[in-house]
Amino acid sequence: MDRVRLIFDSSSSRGRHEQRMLLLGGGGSPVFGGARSALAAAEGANKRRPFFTSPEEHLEEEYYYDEQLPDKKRRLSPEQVRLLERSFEAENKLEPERKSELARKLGLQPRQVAVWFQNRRARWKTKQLEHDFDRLKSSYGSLLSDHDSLLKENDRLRSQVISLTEKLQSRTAASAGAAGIAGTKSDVQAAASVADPATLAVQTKVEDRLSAGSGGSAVVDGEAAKQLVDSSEVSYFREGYHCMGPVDGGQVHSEEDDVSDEGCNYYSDGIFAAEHRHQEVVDAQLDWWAWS
DNA sequence: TTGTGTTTTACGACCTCC
DNA sequence: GGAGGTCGTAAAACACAA
Repeated sequence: MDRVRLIFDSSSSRGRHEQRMLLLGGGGSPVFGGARSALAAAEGANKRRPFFTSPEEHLEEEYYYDEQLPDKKRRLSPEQVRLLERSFEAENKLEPERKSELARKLGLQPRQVAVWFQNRRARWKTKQLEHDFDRLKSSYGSLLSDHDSLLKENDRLRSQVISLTEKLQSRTAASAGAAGIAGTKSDVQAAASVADPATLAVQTKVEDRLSAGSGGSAVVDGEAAKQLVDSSEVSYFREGYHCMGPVDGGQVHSEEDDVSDEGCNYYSDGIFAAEHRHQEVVDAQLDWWAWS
């Protein structure tokens, strides 16, 4: 029997539709021939064997062609795959010369080499995507934990600011009381300005931290905030957070100053409520001084 | 042995480049 | 318009648990 085997040739780029069978000579050179023994080949279809063994191997297989099912796929031999992998590592695109050269070396159709490279590139891309996904996932994880610890630190500092501000207010009230009960609101504020320098230093520090990076100082109350949110397509207000201007010597600017959220400090619900209560106490106190 | 999930080979459709 | 690329998919080959 001739040392030939059945393969498919669809090597012409657009001629893939019109598959035609080739008879491949034992040495690997393609020889045109008829669709030889397709039926006979079908009889041996249950036996598993690699489609393209190495040229040396298929020289040894006398019975090979009678067993082939023409439309069966066959895996490439490990040696063929090894060479293809080496070639792919060197360059993952295939120029026509290299394709022909590889095909000749491996005893494959150029079309098979091209298909192998296409599939190999697809596998490489999938691996690359998995790799990128893993990297992004771990990077996201560490960013998230950084973000959480920053939020905690932020809350801690804000609590500290509130507590220090309250202390300052009580000292201010004590100083004003010593100055005389008939003082006015501006007297109280003046008294505050001559408060204990150490206290003022602390106050200045925390105010600096609070207002760092903020250009304006606006309080947006619940209704104003709602209007702002409603009037813009995209809300920049984070749910559960409130915009407050920086604490300004116990004073908080009114919403008329600036209705944009530029310069806002965002406070969580708890901090916002505490600060809001605190501001009410301060205002009531000042009113009491003014009217009494 | 068989059922099932994964990998590999191959192709068609479509796109881009020259 | 041809050549060669990607993408999605079919089907054979293969691995492996039950």
